[in-house]
Amino acid sequence: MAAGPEAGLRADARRNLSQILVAARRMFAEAGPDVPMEEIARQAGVGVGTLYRRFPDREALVRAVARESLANVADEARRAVEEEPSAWAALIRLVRHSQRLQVIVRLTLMSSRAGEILRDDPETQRSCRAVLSVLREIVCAAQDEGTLREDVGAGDVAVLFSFLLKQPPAVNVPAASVTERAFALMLDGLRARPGAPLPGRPITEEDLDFR
Amino acid sequence: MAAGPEAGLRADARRNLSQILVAARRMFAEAGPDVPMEEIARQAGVGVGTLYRRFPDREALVRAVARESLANVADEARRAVEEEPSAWAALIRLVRHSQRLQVIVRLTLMSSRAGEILRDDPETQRSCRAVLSVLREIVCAAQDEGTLREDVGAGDVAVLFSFLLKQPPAVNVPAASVTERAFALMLDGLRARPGAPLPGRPITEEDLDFR
Amino acid sequence: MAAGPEAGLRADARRNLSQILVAARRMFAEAGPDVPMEEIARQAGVGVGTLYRRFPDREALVRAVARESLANVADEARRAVEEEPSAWAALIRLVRHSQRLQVIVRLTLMSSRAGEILRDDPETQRSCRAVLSVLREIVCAAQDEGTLREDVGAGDVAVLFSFLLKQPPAVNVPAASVTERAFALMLDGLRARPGAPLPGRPITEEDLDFR
Amino acid sequence: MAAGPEAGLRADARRNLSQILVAARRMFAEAGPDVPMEEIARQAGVGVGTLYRRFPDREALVRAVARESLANVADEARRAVEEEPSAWAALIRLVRHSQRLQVIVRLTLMSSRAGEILRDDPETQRSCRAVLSVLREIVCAAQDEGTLREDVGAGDVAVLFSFLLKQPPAVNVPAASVTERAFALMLDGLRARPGAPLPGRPITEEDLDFR
DNA sequence: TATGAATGAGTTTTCATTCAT
DNA sequence: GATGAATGAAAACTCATTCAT
Repeated sequence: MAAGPEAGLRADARRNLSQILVAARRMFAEAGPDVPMEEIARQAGVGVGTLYRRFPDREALVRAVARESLANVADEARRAVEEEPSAWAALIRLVRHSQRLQVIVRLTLMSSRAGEILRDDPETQRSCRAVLSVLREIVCAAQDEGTLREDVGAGDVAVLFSFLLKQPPAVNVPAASVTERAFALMLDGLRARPGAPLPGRPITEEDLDFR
Repeated sequence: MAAGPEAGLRADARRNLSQILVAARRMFAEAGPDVPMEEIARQAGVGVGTLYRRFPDREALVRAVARESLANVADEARRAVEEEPSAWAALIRLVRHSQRLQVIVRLTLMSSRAGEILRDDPETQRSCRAVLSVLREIVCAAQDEGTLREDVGAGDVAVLFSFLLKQPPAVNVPAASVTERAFALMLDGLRARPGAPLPGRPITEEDLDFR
Repeated sequence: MAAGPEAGLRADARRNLSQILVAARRMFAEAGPDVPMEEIARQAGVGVGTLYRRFPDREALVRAVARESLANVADEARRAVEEEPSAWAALIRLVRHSQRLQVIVRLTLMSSRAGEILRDDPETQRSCRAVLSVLREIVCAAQDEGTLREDVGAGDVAVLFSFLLKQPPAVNVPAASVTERAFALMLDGLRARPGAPLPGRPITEEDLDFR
Repeated sequence: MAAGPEAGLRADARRNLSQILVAARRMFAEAGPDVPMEEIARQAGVGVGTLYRRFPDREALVRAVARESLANVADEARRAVEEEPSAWAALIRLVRHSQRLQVIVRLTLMSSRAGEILRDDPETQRSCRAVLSVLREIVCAAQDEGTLREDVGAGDVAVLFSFLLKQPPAVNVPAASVTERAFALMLDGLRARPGAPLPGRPITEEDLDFR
């Protein structure tokens, strides 16, 4: 009975379910994890009742969005490893394409309650670990190929880019450009080059409780 | 003789006022700009009425906290320039000591409404420009002394560190250490060293609408 | 087919809506336009939430009550014209039966804010003009038939009776009798009879901004 | 010890007291009996504390304003009787000059609570009876001189003009003109002239509980 | 005595969640 | 199953009244 939650639903019910998730993802990203449930329902084109039939409360919806996004990210990470010519390239692609990851990062950032919800969800943790595990592969491979500095762990990389994925400040320059330059600066900081080592010890993927 | 808002208040009133600001600063940082006003009042040890007597609504309180914090940061920045032996050291000190800046960064980050409130406040803008102006001095001086890469502007630096000041992810390692390492990585990214230039053009302090 | 606001509501919802309006009309008349919304909801036998679902704020409720009352008065006025044998009789009937008009007169009288709300509502203005238009017909007809003095306009009549509709003083005599006698005195004042003309010029229905 | 309440006060205290009464009278007339106490205090140029020292609560202030106004009206009424050449002229003068009376009429009209306060105040009742007593004199004299119709009592006259003193509707014509014409119409209704008698029996001054 | 600061109860309004249709 | 109506608890804000200075 491992069948996904949408198994055995009528066609319209299944459609509703996915519309709700899409709407929730978008609204969470745009307006934070406190958007009125009615707003999400409206955007999804369903009544609140339907939303609540699928997700008993807001937490369940937050969890579902996070799970779905993380699964998506894990896939993307694996594909990046397979398809990119170098680990460094895979790392760049992973960060650059992780819009789903952004949703989660911002979700947990905009409300500490959302953070707790996800931290307490076993499945989210599992998916998270899966993503981090791929990240570690990439990190190790990049260090082996000599592009990534030796004194960082997967945890360091995750933390650094989690900052990048947060909401950028509002400026008069296209947001894309701002993020792109900050990204490049961070990459330069990660590059293997002579210089002073970082303070403390590398942060591994196991040091990350979550995220 | 701008005579701050607390001028001419009775001793106890002045104390309450400052307690309110302290409590608000803390609660905003901990729980975001939507913490119940009653909660802030309770933490400050006063009744809601007292809170509202001083700050007619939440926006006024948000503004007051931001103004106070920015003024503090501007002072700190100037002191850093004067007292540190190099521009690079001043930059490091500025970022490392800017806990007041964190409050604002997080405030504006956790609710887009808070961002708007501050963006629309002339005094906040002024203070903000003051801080950025000092930052530009530091940036130019650091480039002159050869420590900071040439292809960045004060805006780039501000953006990069504004990311750093956002809430760090919850991990099993002391938060200080996590932030410290991310900070070091960013600094390495900013250091003047041979390598590929950044995409686009430098972001100046004038490109920053605010923050 | 303007399809009133209650169209397409579930049976129970429609009932609630009308109970709310009834309760609001009564409470506004009894206690003025500032009665607690909860009180109105309680009288209507619904929760506050239901009240707010139908009327987003107090103003909306005030408007709704006024609109409904004015529409009712306009109907009554037209019926009076059709059914009464003389214009004079129609005038008497209109004033005597206009309990709905009382609601509005008192509403606007008891709080200047309520007055502004209604003055700013296009639909209220429209209905108001409709009523005044019928009144003008009656006034002209009554002057033609020689019962109403020639030196008054529809505005004068409206003003005079708007005073009458205001809250009468509390006395030891049945309120009906008090009002009845005051009404008779006003009618005698309006009757066509030899005597000195009124000061100034007739007030027309167009002179009345509203009410 | 019948000495008025302001006896034995320091000069400044006495001045404060009268300023408070002036401000209260004006604010009650302008904004109704629910104006914030602080607003009244501000207008009077004193702190709330001072206001509360003189008047333990809002009711006391309402009573004081009413008493003072009624006393003033009683004086004015007596003067009108003495100085005017005819009872009819005295009646006109009384109504036309009774701005103090307006305050009370509107006060009691804008909030049923204010009405109760005054109805329950013995001194207000006494002053009220005094005014009505003079009014009865005027009415009787006017009937004797043949200017006022015979089928009305002092109560009828008081009721009729109490309507007039209420807030007039907002119109595009100068308020003075509106009121003036309505007043003239009422006077014409009261004039001794052949015609049908009023329904019921005359309302005497004793029928008026108050006002 | 005067002042205005502090308090907290009362109101308005919003929204998560439940439930009748 | 879907819908949206109803509910009530929670949060913002106001103001009468009390009290410390």
